[in-house]
Amino acid sequence: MVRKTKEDASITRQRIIDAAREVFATRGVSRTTLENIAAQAGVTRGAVYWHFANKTELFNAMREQVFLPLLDRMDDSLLDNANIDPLTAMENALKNTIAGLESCSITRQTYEIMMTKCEYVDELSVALENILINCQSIVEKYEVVYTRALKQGLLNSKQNPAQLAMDTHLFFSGLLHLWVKDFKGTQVRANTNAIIEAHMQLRRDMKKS
Amino acid sequence: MVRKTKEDASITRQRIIDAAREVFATRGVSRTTLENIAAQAGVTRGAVYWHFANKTELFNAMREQVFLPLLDRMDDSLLDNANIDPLTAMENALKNTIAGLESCSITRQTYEIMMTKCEYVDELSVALENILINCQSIVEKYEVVYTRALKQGLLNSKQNPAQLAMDTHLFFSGLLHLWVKDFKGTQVRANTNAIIEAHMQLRRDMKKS
DNA sequence: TTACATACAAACAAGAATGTATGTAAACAA
DNA sequence: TTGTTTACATACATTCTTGTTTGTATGTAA
Repeated sequence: MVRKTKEDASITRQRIIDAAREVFATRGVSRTTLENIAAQAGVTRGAVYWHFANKTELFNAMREQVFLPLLDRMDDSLLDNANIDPLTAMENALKNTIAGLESCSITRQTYEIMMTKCEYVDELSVALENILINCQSIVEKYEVVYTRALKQGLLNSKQNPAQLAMDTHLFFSGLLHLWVKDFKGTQVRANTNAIIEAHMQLRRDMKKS
Repeated sequence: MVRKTKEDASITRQRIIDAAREVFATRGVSRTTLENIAAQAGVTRGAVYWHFANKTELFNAMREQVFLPLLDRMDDSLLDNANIDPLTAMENALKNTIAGLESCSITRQTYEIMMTKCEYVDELSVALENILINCQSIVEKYEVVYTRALKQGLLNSKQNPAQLAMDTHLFFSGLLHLWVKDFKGTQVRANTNAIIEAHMQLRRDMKKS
């Protein structure tokens, strides 16, 4: 009955994380009991307590599994393609992020939990601080892209890259929120790409292209 | 000891709502017990249960007290001043909303609770649906303003008002979120007005003014 | 003045969730 | 092969919270 290989144990651990994400997404973090998670994972609370000290550590493990690799991919699609023009690269990066939400239920659920299914108090407020730090680095990356675009004469306005970067960040942050929250609605999900294109088009120099 | 005037009772009721907001903001909705709220209000749980059926009803009462009048004020500052140019009116409306957050702790706390201190599941998911409905009507109002601006030849780009409205809505939604979450940080709170001005400046026709 | 409703306080009962302690079978090392 | 550790399951004690019930003093209407 009892599995003991290290491999088996890590499988169990992952199943607990997956189960936590599922239950968090449906019942919210606070109302989720470790018994709920254990049942969803097909184990008992003993197994959960063996792998994680408490619900908070399990929550953090779940979160990091999605958000740590997310930043790296952002880097790739934003900065690493020097052959394409910067504004199009950014446009694609934004679109790809949304596409990732559509295609991957794990990412989708995690976003949903972080945005509408958890309360950032006490221990969980650390997660919010991390998010803010990530935001800052994202804005900096946007700024790099806009600086490139400026040097290439692709920008429409006289605004500096920092302002454009902040505006894009707030726009996309709002878009992510509305995308996640309006899961049933037709407000954004149907035409996310058009919204992103419109946002970028505001920045492009009309005289070119 | 026991107060009984209707006036006294309504005062008690309001004090319970105020207490709930305070405790919700510090402990989060889920971790807040009715005992916490009662203690903060200087009453016992008996009083809370007399005025509200449960925590959910109290939460909704707290929320509606701030958000119902908020929409009306948005109407006023956005649409009711036909003597000023539409884009400036919108810029002022956005700035005023932020100023309202800065000056009124009740509004600030309520936003904080709705954004980071509650979980939208079961009964509370109704609140999220309400928010989305409000969003839709806000976008429509933005569109009206941009349509006016277009007719007056104030707009820079060839984009239609609907696209501009959605872009502004997402921008401002992101701004509100970051403003609320980054309470300690210098990311946005210090220069919110400049961010708003930059956003609006992107839309203005450069050839004029 | 009486009678009833109001506006709470205080006590009670019950379940639910947590953390811990203990049990245990299999893996693994010696 | 045996001892030890791993990877859990099970049982237990405790605390917290909720909803309800009961008690009661005061306002209010007739």
